[in-house]
Amino acid sequence: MYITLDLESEEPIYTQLKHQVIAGIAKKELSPGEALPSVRSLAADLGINLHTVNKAYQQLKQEGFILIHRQKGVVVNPDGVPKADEGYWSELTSKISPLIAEAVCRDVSEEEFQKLCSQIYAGFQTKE
Amino acid sequence: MYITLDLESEEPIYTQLKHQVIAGIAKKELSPGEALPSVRSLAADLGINLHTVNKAYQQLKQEGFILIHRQKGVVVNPDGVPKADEGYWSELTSKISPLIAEAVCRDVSEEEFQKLCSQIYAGFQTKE
DNA sequence: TATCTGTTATATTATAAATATAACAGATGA
DNA sequence: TCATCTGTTATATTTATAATATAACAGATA
Repeated sequence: MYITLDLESEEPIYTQLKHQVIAGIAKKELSPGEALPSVRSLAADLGINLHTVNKAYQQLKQEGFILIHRQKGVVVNPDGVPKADEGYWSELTSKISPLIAEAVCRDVSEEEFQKLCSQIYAGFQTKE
Repeated sequence: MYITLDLESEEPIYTQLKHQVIAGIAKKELSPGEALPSVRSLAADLGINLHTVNKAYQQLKQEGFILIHRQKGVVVNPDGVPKADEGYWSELTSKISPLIAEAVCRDVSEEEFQKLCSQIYAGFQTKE
């Protein structure tokens, strides 16, 4: 599981970390039960602060992607990520709606939009 | 064009403003050439600061949604919003990818995802 | 000339992001 | 037993962004 950061990006570091772990799970590069680096070692590897990693891990835990055992360490949720519930759908709608509004303004057809989503979907479901 | 703000939201006020103007254009509630309230009057109406409105307007101008005439005021771009270009597609991909990654983790099928997008698309394209 | 535009400048407050140390408690292995 | 590894908590500081508060300027208009 390689993690790369863009320190110039406007996207906060802890958010980049979260997204890459989630992408890793989606791509099956990370399996249920698989261990993740400790907050200290990952922070050292990436050259960032322990608390930045901890913030990302805490949120991933809160959202059900990982489990944190106080003395054992961090593992990908062995039971798998919790299925989509009402709260999830609601949040997803809030996040996608502005993107679709802009797409409509720019004359992007529903077919073109879905084609892009389909390509991204394929990129995650393919092994590797 | 009614604008409502959620001051409790984590989404910055200027971002909420931007999204609502873009949604208004997508829904045809705002037509090309139509005037928008001045920075001062909109700020007063919403009970927020002039600069917060100005920040939203400046970014909307930068992205081609509106034009600002120094003494005339603010209008929806009379030539329509610029079509999707390479930069747009690139940014859209960056924004959607994390959402699709999480969807895959939560066992949301591509069909379910596209169904949601389709519903949101319909909400914008329908006259209302 | 008073009033309306957007614009610019400066300063301040509040919050979030990131870092810097330090310490604690439980588990593990030498 | 002891050093070492875990996550966790606490405190403080720095940096950046968001939002506000005034103030002033320049051009257009009625």
